[in-house]
Amino acid sequence: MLSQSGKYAVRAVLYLAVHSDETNKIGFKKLSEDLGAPAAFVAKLLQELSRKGHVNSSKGKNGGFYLTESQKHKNLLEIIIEIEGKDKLNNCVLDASHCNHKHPCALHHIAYPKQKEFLNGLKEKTLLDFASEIKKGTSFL
Amino acid sequence: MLSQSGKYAVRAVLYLAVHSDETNKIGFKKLSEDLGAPAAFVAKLLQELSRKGHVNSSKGKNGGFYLTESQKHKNLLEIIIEIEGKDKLNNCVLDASHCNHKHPCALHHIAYPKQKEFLNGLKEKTLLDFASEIKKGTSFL
DNA sequence: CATAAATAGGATAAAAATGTCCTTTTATCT
DNA sequence: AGATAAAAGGACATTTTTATCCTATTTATG
Repeated sequence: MLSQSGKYAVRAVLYLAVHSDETNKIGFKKLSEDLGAPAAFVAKLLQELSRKGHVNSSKGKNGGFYLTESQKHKNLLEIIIEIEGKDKLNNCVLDASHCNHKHPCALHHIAYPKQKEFLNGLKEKTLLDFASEIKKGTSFL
Repeated sequence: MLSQSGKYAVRAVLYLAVHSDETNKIGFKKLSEDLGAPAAFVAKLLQELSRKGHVNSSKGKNGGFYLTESQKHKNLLEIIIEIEGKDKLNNCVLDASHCNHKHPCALHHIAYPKQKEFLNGLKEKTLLDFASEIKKGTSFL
């Protein structure tokens, strides 16, 4: 479902949702170490998300990555789409040609609803929602 | 969710469930052409499934791949597991360490149930079930 | 202004997944 | 027995994904 990049990206962004704000910037080294993820690789992902406006960054001393309040109010799906690409996420499980509700592939009825529900779940919660669960300790990264 | 190999494997096996039996063997060339899949690559997958006993094959003139009745009564999940590996299928969406129901990753509650339901859907239907839908024309490959 | 600390970005490496080609083996048919 | 047609399998090629390294740029601070 999610590529390795997608997984790192989600965890990195949620990490920032939990630990960062305008006055608490976080370097990619600390972040990636805490996540147990390859630092340079995660740095690239954060750069990309920064270019696309999902994450903020500032260079120079005391710089780092962080999320603004408005960024924390976005949903996770947007970030995942940025990394994975919209197509790939909505694709037919079998890559059958022209698979859709009217012309369903053999697994469509089994797979598509679940896939959709998962994506909707990601769309319905903000980064803050996830962050507060993590802070409460009811889920983790 | 499924790798390209997994997708080809599912489609190939269902193709055999629809079109083959002990007296109607099918060559990998025809099969892969009908599916629009790379012939040599699909051949490898069929060989693997044949070694593992999910598919039958016979060499020599008039040989080919086919499913026995008992093979057609198995469920799709077994075949997918063979190709994808059990681990990968049950893995945490985020690859978070030790993610489970008691110690859930941030996406566990959103992702895991859907994932499980999908896999159960695959387990509950036999290849024959899928094949008959395809024959009826209510789904396709 | 110099220095240090941070991200940005380019180039490259390594690994994994996907795909192709060619030879060997096996079975069937004439 | 020989010809033919099929899968089996090994080797290799290509592409994509993942990962690392090095330099440039930016910024705060002493």
